[in-house]
Amino acid sequence: MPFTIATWNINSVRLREGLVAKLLTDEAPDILCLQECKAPVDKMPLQAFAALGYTHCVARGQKGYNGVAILSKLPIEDAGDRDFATLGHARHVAARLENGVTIHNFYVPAGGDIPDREQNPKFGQKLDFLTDMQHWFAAERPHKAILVGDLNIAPREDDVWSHKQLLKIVSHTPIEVEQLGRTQEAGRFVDITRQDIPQGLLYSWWSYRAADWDAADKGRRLDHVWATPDIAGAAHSSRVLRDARGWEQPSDHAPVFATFDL
DNA sequence: ATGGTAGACGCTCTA
Repeated sequence: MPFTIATWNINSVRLREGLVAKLLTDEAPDILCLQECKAPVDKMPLQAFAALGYTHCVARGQKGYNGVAILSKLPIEDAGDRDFATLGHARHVAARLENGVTIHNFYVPAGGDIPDREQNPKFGQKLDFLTDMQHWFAAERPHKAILVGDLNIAPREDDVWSHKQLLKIVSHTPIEVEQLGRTQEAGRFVDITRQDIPQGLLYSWWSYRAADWDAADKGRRLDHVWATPDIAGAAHSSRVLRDARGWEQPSDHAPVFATFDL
């Protein structure tokens, strides 16, 4: 049975409850993974989403920052969470579908502004988070798994508006790109978005600080959909819903979609 | 080289 999954950094699920409802109504993915909910689970408006048919949910939250949720029209069971890099942050949660597919929803730390762990501990935490992911996936040997989320790294030259100008900008530095590659390899994950859209500039995030984000189009592909090789061949129809970046009072991220025929 | 915007929380941090 085919299902569509979407991932979206929502930047406050309470403030943007209406935008989530719009996405669920207009696009109707079977599963929506949210990051940066910025609320404890009991403050997330999950009843409103249940009323739209998303009656299944697993989530992890905290006051003010981080927070991840998996909303689903299909039955899911809670498959746990991990505190990567021991930050005590709600940045990961997993769910299992009845067909045995495990979904990992990640919010990787942004890493601050300076790409040097001596000058900027947050950058070190980002690298450590990825190293922990590598160790875990290397031990876990995931199968029938989908990993989505805001990984806060744009790995390819055509994942950013200017490769050259972003080489020293956190999210596109060589050390981060290398770390993300190692993380992908540790779980043998296939980049589903680029499997479907192999060529050309592709972004999922545009800064709030641009005067005209659409005209400037200085984006980055920070949001990803990966899958293990045993199900990667079932994936198709990947897309970024760029329109959502232009909605009223938007998130700075656009949702990324993929469909799996499983 | 700099500063620009946004959200939560509470007078500052994170992105």
